[in-house]
Amino acid sequence: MHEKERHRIILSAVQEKPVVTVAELVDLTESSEATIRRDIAALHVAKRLRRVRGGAEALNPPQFVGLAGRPFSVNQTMNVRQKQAIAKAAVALCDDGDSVIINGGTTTFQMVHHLANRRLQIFTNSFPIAEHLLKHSKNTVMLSGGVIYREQNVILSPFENDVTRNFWAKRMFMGAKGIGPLGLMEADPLLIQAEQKLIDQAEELVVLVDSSKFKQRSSLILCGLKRISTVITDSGLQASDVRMLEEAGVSVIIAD
Amino acid sequence: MHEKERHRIILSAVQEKPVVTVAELVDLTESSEATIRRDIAALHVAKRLRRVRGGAEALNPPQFVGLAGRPFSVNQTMNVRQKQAIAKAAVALCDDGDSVIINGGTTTFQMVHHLANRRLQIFTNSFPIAEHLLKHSKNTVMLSGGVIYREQNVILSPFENDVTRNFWAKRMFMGAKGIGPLGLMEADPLLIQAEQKLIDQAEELVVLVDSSKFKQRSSLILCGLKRISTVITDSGLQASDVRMLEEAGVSVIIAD
DNA sequence: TCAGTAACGATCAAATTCGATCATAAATAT
DNA sequence: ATATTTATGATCGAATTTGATCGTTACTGA
Repeated sequence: MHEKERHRIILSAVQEKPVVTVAELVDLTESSEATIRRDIAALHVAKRLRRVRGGAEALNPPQFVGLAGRPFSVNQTMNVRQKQAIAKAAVALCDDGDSVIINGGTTTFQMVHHLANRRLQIFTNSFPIAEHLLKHSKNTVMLSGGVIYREQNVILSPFENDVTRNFWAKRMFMGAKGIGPLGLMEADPLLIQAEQKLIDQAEELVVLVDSSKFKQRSSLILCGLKRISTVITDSGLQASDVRMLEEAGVSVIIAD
Repeated sequence: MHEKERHRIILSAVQEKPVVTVAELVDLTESSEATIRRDIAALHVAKRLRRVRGGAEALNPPQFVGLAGRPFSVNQTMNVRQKQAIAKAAVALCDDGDSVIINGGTTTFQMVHHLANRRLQIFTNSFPIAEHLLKHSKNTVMLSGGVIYREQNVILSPFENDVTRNFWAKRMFMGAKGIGPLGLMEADPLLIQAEQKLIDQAEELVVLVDSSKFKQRSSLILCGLKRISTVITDSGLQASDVRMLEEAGVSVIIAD
């Protein structure tokens, strides 16, 4: 077996488990301990993994970051103030007893704080949102089923016939990567899938985008502007953007 | 067991209840008290947990009043040792890469600590189990969709055609309120519903019941003994109970 | 207050893992 | 074909980790 092959096997194995031992890698590659140690040392200086006594561990998650923790910390770097104002305006649209869909995302996550004292029927595909609402509110929480994708923080079923189709709501709230004349745009194909599953299950579609999103473009178009009922944004957007939205029949809410 | 693996198990266990004792961690990791103390000391200076006399506690105790708090912790005060041994034996049945179903329950919840270093495909209807596995393991986690019932800690869809039907596993693990000649028994109709949804989606049915469950009777019969492949229990059960199970073709595992 | 008990820390022997060295095998150059 | 470089495997002493023992310290309940 060649050096590169072993390295690929080692890097693959190290992703599978928190820690791989030298002995396991010896079995896997059918080479000697000495070789494995040399490989680990080489991959360590190449910063492809971390060398620990007894074996090696993956570089990226030395410790798992809590699921619900991430949306918060990410937001601290972005424009939190606008997002919170937008989220507040979004919750203000709801009355107790309403059925709503909240799509996963960093902006929509901000809604949970304002939902703490409300009693709604909330359907979401976001594990962190569900977790937070369960622990800190009395809302009825419904969750879509499927695989939990850690990176995107979203639950997605690969099947058409899931519980999503049986839920209907007055409003659906969602964020987006960008918004423009062509409609709503998203960067991650997985998120597109998740959003398209939900988008037809609500009467009104409410989009939460801070004004920076009007400059963003992305490769995947989720839906046209006509499908959107309301856009909630902040005061930083251009007059031309407002015109674009209103011409498409979208009502605009400025949250400050 | 490697140092990092122990650390993961310790950090996993410390999340579950206010304080884990050294003895519990010795059981969980199969290492000595000295090692556990050294580990706790190391994790303490690394600020991953707080060291207290007798064991360790989580750094952030305020989280516990949430979802998993009340119904779980009440049950968890009884027969912890047996439950942990049973859960350990259950996980020992699994190989990395297996697809398994874990039904919600206090005994099955104990499996999560032993799954911290594994890499399985896990389908569950329990929010706390999914949450814990997401935060403290690298397993692929799949969740059933539907309403989250806080008291029973279970996710249940009122519809027949949900994602559950599209998942199949080699084994399903579940607890029960009682077990007797008539089969498995449960007290809560909601739990019966949730369990019946899953029970046909696995080849083998593995039941985790400590020996006190053989004296329990309840009003709702979930399934007959014939459906059960394996029962994992502790040494406290009667010889007649073993006979009853084996006559029904159930293999019995005693965990101690 | 004073046993009695449980938890702790220090110490040491056993087991594991590591790193250096050298011999051998394979690849490449001459 | 031969020489030279490079990679691999084996060996062995050093370093680290682990588990057991035991004396000390901290809690608990009379």
